[in-house]
Amino acid sequence: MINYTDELRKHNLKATPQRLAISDALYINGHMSIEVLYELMLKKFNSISLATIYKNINLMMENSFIQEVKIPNAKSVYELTKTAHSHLVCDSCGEVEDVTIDLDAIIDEAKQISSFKIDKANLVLSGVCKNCQ
Amino acid sequence: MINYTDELRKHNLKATPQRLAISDALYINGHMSIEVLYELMLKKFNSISLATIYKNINLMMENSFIQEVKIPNAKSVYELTKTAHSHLVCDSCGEVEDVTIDLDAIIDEAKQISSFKIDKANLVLSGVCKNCQ
DNA sequence: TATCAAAGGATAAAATTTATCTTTAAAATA
DNA sequence: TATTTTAAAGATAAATTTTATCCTTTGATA
Ligand SMILES: [Mn+2]
Ligand SMILES: [Mn+2]
Ligand SMILES: [Zn+2]
Ligand SMILES: [Zn+2]
Repeated sequence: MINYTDELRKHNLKATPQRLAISDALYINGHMSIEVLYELMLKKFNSISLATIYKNINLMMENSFIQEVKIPNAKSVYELTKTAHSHLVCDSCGEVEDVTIDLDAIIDEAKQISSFKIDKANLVLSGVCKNCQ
Repeated sequence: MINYTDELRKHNLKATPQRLAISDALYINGHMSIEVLYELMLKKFNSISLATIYKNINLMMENSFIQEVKIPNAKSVYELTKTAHSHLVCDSCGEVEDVTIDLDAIIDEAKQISSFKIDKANLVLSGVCKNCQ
């Protein structure tokens, strides 16, 4: 169990018990929806407000401490910010997994065939995970 | 202005005036949010219900007549279903543009370094469009 | 330890999406 | 073409999701 006090402060976020617990939960579970995160936090803080979850998720996103992952046909999940990576989603069980793929070639190609100045790539691959196969 | 009567029927959707107008709007504008689509439809049908927009968007998605495009830090947009392609989004003005890039190599790579069976790839590239540069 | 801005909890309000019910109309059929 | 049937439209209520407000509590700083 990592202590996220310093990491939160680096992002200009006060290290409250609720935020430390959210950080831990994301560290342990990887990717979580608002709903699931709230359920989990309720076990630790029996009177935590859903508004606290939303306020923290929004603030943590603004300060780049966490990031949202939008998934086709499913609710968004959130994760601790880390080096750029793509995602694998299981259409059967909803499991979300990280996968690191170099997208530079793709980005270069897009730059050439479009007039955009591109700086970010967001890739979500859908399929069936090992367990569900 | 294309007539979408047959196309709608092929997808088991009755060709109502509202649906033909939605189809036209998507054909002309490419990608539209619920909100913008509703505003536009109100100009054509001064008493169209927002529920009609939602019901049609949902049904058209179920029948694969249209598809949702989830965009980072923005509301979803919808488009007529066409051959698989990726998207460019302008961080400045929100413009969404199609771009066709072959993702097979990427998918193969992901297959090798993961235990997933992958069948779809969803790529959204963010940057700045020509106009906003 | 005292101070203060920020965060938490409770809850209201707003925004978004879905459900229900009645009327209307598209499409199939006679 | 007229009739029949079934699905869709419109109106609106309800549910769900997200944000705002207000007061209390607490983390960070000195
Ligand atoms: Mn991830
Ligand atoms: Mn498109
Ligand atoms: Zn699975
Ligand atoms: Zn632009």
